[in-house]
Amino acid sequence: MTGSYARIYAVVRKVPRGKVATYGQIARLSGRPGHARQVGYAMYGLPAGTNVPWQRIVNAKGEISRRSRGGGELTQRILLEREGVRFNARGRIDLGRYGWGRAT
DNA sequence: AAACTGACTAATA
DNA sequence: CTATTAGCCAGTT
Repeated sequence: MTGSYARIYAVVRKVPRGKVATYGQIARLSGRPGHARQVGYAMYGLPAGTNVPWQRIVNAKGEISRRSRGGGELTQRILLEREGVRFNARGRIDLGRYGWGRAT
C-alpha cells in the first residue's frame, strides 16, 4: 500500500448514499483523468472493514465490474440495493437515475 | 530499468 | 445491442 490512493478514496467517500459513480468519474474528480483503471486498482486493495463505499463504484455501463473478486459482485449488489439503488433485470444500474451528478 | 498487469473508457465495426 | 481495438497510466515483478 502506498497511500497514493488516498485521493481516490476521498472522492469515493464523497459519493452520496443511494447513488453510484463510474471509475472514470472518480478518476476525474480525484484530479486524475484517464486513471479509471487505477481507481479500480485502488478498490482492489481495500480492506474488508474500510470506511470507503467502494460498492458505489461501477463501470461505465452501470454494471458491477467483472474483474472484481469472484462472488464479491453479489456483495456489492446487495449493499447497493440496501442503499436504495435498483438494478434492472440485466443486473445493471440506471445511471441516468442513480448516477452521481446525473439527471434524476 | 523493462516488461507485465489491470474493479476502465471511448471509438469503431 | 455486442465484439474488437487502442489508449490510458500507475503499481508489481
